[in-house]
Amino acid sequence: MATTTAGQKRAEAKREYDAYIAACPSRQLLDTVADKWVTLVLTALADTPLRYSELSRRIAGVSQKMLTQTLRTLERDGLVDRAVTATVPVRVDYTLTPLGESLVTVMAGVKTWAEAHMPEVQRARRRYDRR
Amino acid sequence: MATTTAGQKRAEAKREYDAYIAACPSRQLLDTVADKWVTLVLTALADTPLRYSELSRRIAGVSQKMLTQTLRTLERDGLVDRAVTATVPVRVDYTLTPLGESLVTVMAGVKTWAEAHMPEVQRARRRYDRR
DNA sequence: CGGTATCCATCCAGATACTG
DNA sequence: CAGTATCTGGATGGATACCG
Repeated sequence: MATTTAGQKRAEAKREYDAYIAACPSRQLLDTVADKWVTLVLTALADTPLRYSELSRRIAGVSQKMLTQTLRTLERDGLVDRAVTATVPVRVDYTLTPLGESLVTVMAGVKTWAEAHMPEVQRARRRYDRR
Repeated sequence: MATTTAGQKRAEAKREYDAYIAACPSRQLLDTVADKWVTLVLTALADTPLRYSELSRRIAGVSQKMLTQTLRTLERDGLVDRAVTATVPVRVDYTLTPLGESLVTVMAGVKTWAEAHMPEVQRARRRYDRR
């Protein structure tokens, strides 16, 4: 029988909406930016270009895997530039691209909002948890 | 023996940095906002207050679990107001708080950046993937 | 109507080991 | 120095069933 369960209907609607969501630019930006290591790497590079080892020291606590993965993503997205110097041992420098810099600028705006309003959010949380 | 492995050192550094990261307001904002359903619910409520059932229809594809979970989080963070009318059957209305509205405003700014620059990011991705 | 409660598959971050 | 390869446990989201 061609019975359609609620789950199937939702699953179908989900596919449609996932496509809609995936197409939303702000959603895509979130996917790239809303990551712990991404924000840290971007912030670290905001001041000055850094080598791989400098980044891993500056962002203490990051594993090689995560640092490399993050840098690859940022490079792929055109936010970070990767320059290899074929010395022995190898030297790799990471720089913010103009696009990357413009993103860091926007993130600063978000940070401003957060600094202004997060205390309020935290008060709301405490209030909610106390009830 | 008191040998300290690289993993242990990194784990320790991680704890310190996690605390640092957790204390960063913009990081905390990201934790609350960088969520698929959060953005959708906030956007849906930007225009007008909605009932639970209206939200679940408007954000097709969301499961009850995720919708409820998202709304609870938003309520806890003071971004959304939940009003129960004790009729039979029950009626629950969700409204953006002033704080929630100000967040939606900021998100609009991010959206603007995304709309302006995501095409560039996508070109960068295609370029990278083609190499 | 507006939820809980529960179970389950899946994805992903982190740890470890190895390499050009 | 700057990675790659591989494994695993814990969190996360979805499906389903039930409730005031």
